[in-house]
Amino acid sequence: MNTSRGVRHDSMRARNLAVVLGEIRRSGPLTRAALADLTGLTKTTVSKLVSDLLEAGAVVETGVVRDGERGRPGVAVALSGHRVATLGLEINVDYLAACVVDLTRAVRVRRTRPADNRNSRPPTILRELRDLAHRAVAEAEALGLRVTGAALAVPGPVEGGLLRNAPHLGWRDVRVTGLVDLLDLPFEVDNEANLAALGELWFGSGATDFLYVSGEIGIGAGLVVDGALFRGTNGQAGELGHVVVMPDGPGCRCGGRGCLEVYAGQDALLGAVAPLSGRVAALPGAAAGMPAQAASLEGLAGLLEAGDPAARAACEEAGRALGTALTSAVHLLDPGMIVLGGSFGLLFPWLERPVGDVLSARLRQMRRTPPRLVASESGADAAVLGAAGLVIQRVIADPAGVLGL
Amino acid sequence: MNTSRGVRHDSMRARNLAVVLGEIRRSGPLTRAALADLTGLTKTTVSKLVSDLLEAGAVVETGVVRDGERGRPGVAVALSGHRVATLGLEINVDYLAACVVDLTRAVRVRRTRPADNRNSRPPTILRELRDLAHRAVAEAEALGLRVTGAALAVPGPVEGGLLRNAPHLGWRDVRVTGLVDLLDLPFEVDNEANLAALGELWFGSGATDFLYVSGEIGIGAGLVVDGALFRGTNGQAGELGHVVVMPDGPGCRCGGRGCLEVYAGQDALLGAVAPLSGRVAALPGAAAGMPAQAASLEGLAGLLEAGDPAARAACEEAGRALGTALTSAVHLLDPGMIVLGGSFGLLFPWLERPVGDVLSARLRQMRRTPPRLVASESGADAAVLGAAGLVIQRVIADPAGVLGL
DNA sequence: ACTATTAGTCCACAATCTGTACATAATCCT
DNA sequence: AGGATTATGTACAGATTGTGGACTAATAGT
Repeated sequence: MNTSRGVRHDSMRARNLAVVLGEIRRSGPLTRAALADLTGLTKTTVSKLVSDLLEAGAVVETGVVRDGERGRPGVAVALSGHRVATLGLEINVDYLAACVVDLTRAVRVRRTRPADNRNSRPPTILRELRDLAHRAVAEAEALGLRVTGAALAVPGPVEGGLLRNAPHLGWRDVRVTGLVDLLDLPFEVDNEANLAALGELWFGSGATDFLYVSGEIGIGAGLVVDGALFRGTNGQAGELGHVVVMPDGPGCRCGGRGCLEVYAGQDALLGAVAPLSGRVAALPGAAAGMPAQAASLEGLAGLLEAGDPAARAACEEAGRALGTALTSAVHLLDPGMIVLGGSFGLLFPWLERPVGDVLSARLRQMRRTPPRLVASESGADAAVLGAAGLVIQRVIADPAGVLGL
Repeated sequence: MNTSRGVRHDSMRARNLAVVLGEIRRSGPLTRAALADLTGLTKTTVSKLVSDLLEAGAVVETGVVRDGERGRPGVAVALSGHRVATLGLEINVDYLAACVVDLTRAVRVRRTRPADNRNSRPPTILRELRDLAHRAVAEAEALGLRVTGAALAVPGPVEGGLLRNAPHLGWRDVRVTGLVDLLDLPFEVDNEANLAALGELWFGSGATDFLYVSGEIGIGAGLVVDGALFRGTNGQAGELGHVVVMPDGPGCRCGGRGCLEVYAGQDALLGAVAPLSGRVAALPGAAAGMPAQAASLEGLAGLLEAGDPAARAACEEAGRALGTALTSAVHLLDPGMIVLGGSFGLLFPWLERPVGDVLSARLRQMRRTPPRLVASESGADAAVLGAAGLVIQRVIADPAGVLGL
C-alpha cells in the first residue's frame, strides 16, 4: 500500500478537472448545467473547469442543445479528438502493430507489420517496433495530434517492465521498456490478454463487467469489473490456459497435466483435424502465402462450415473443456459476462453450445443465471487498441497532470 | 459505475482527516511532524486535523518521543481504543457470535452462543442474534465505548442484504438486514469466507496479499489484494468449493460433478473415516456432549496424530484435490500467499505436503515461486472479527462522516 | 552556557469552491 | 405578438481550508 497523500488546493482542482472530464467521457456531450448536477459542483465551478479544459484542447463545444424544454438552452461540451492522442503497440508471434487513438477513442493511425517473431532475437524486434512507433507518431503529428503516452501489449506475463516468459516467442525475462527513452513518453507494458480485455471494454460492446477470454496460440483471460481490470497480486491473474480441466490428463508445456490449453489451445484444435490438412488447403478460404497458423484456423472454420464431422468433434471437445475451465473461473472470479475473443470468437458458432451446456449444467443451482456467453465485438486488434485506450484512460483520470493544467 | 462527485472544501477536509488517521493506523504512533512528512501536508494543517481527531476521541497523545536525535522531541499520536468501537456478528451452523472491537482493533467484548441452527427457522435465530447483539452493545457501553456500526457474517453468498443460499442452514433468500432498525446503526452483511479473510488480514499474521481458504462444512475462499477484499461482479467471487477437480467425478449438491467440496468438504473428510467412528469416540479428545461435527473433526485430528492409515489416506486425497483446485485458483486469482483456515487450518500438518506437492509440481515452470502455503493465524472466530474489523475500516476511511467532524 | 536542530503553533495570505445576483435565451400562455 | 416563466451561463463577494514563514519550545552536541 502506497503512502496516501493529503489533498491540497491544487490536487482538489486536479481531481475536479478529472471528475468533470470523466463525466463528459461517460455521459456523452453535456451542458455545464448538467455537469454541475452530475458532479455536485456549482455551475460557477464547472464553468471555470470547463474553460480550462477547452483551452487545453481536451473538450470542445459542440453547439447549442435545444431539447424542447423551456428555459435558455445550454451549450453542449464533448470530448475533443483534435489534440490529445496516445500510442498503442503490440508484439505478437506473427506481427507487430501500432495505433494512435485520440481522446474520443477514435482510431486515427493504424500500422501493422507482419513478422515471424519466432525466429528473431529480442533486440531486432524491439528495433523494428521502435521504427513502427516512430512512424505512427509522426503520422499522428501530421494530423495535428499530440501523443501523450504509450502502452505495449506482449504475449506473456509482465513484471516490472520485464516480459517474464513468452513461450511462443521463445523469450524469457526480456526488458521491453527500452522504447521509453527514445519516444520520451510515459510508457507501460502489459499482458496481451489484459489489454485485449480493455480493448473489448472500450472498443467493443460497451459492457463494463466481463471476463474476456483470449484464444490465441495460448489461452489467456482478462477480468473487467466495473470498468476496471483485475490484475491480481503480481499482475498475473487470468491465466485461464492452465486451469486444471483433468488432473491426470495429458502433459502440458507448463509442466502440469490436463490444463485447458492441452484441450483447447490452438495446437490442440488444429492438431485434431491435422489428417485433413490436405482438404483444408483445397478450400477457398485457405489462400497460399498467408502465415500457416491463420490459414489453418480459417481452414478449420471452413471445415466446420462444411459440416465436417471430425472438425465438429474437435470443437465439441475443446468447447466442453473450455466450459469446464470457465466453470471454475466463474466460481472464483464471479464475472458479469463471458466474452470469447481471438480464435474462440471466430469459432463461436461451434463453441457456444458445448461451452454453454457445461456452464449451465454446472452453475444452474448455484446462481440464478449463469453469466451470459457472447462472442467478442472487437477483432484481432483488441490488444493494441486496449493499449492505446489504457493511456487515454490515464489522461482522462488525470488531465491536470498529463496536459499541464 | 457510480456518479463521481466533485471535491469541495468539506470533502477535502474529510479526505485529509482520513489520510491522517489512516497513516496513524498504518504506521503506528507518529508525531505530527512525521505525519506531515508522510502525507505531504504542512505541519500547520496536520496540527489542526490532529486536534480535531483528538477531540473526537479517535486518537490520543501517547507521550513524548525522545529518539536520541537532537532537536525538540515530538509528541506521538496513536489510535485511541477508548471511545470508538464496532460490532461484529456471525450466524453459523452451530453457533451465534458477537464481538465488539475498538478502533485499535483490540477485542473488547466477546459473546458466543452455541445453537443448532439447522433445526431452527430464520425469525427465531435472528431474534436470538438480536438479543446477543444488544447484550454485546450494552456491555461495550459499560466500558465507555460508542458502537458506531455493525457487520454480520453468514455462511453463504449475499446479494443486497439477502442471504441467497445457505445450504447448511437450509436457508434460501432470507433477508438479514432486519437488525438495523433495532440497533439503529450502519449495517452490512457478507459471506463468512470473505469476512474470515478480512479477519486474517487484521487479526492474523499481518500479510496484506493472500487467498484465505475457509474450510468449514462447505469450502469458501476470500482473496485479499493489497489489503482490500476482491468481491467480483456480484460479490460472489471465491467460491473455491465448486471449482472443478474432476469433470466427471461424483455428483455434488451444487448440481455439478467432481467439485472440490466432494473431495475435501467436511462430509467427505469425515465420511472417509466413518467406519472408524467407534474408535474415534474412544479417543480422549472426543468428549461426550459436544456437537457432533466438532467432535468428529477433533476425532479425525486424533486419529491422524495416532498415525491411523485410513485417516492419513483421507487427508492425502483431500489434500491433493485441494492442491488441484488451488492450482486453478492461483492461475486465475494470482494470490500473494495461500492461508488455510477453518478445519484446513486444524488439519494443516497433514495437508501441507499433499497440497504443496501438487501446487509446486503444477506451478513450478510458470512462476518463479508458487505462493507460500501457511496455516491461518486466526482461529475459529476469524469471521466475527473480520466483520467488526470491516466496520472499523469504514470509520478509519471516513472519520468525518462516521464521527461527525 | 551556547549553538544547531527539530517540534509544534500563530498569523497573514493564497487557492479554490460557494452562493447570490444578473444577463441571456429559450418555451409557454394569454 | 407579447409578457411570464424557466433554465443557462457568468460575475463578484464571501467562506473554507491549506500554505509558508516567523516564532516559541525543547533537546543534543560542543
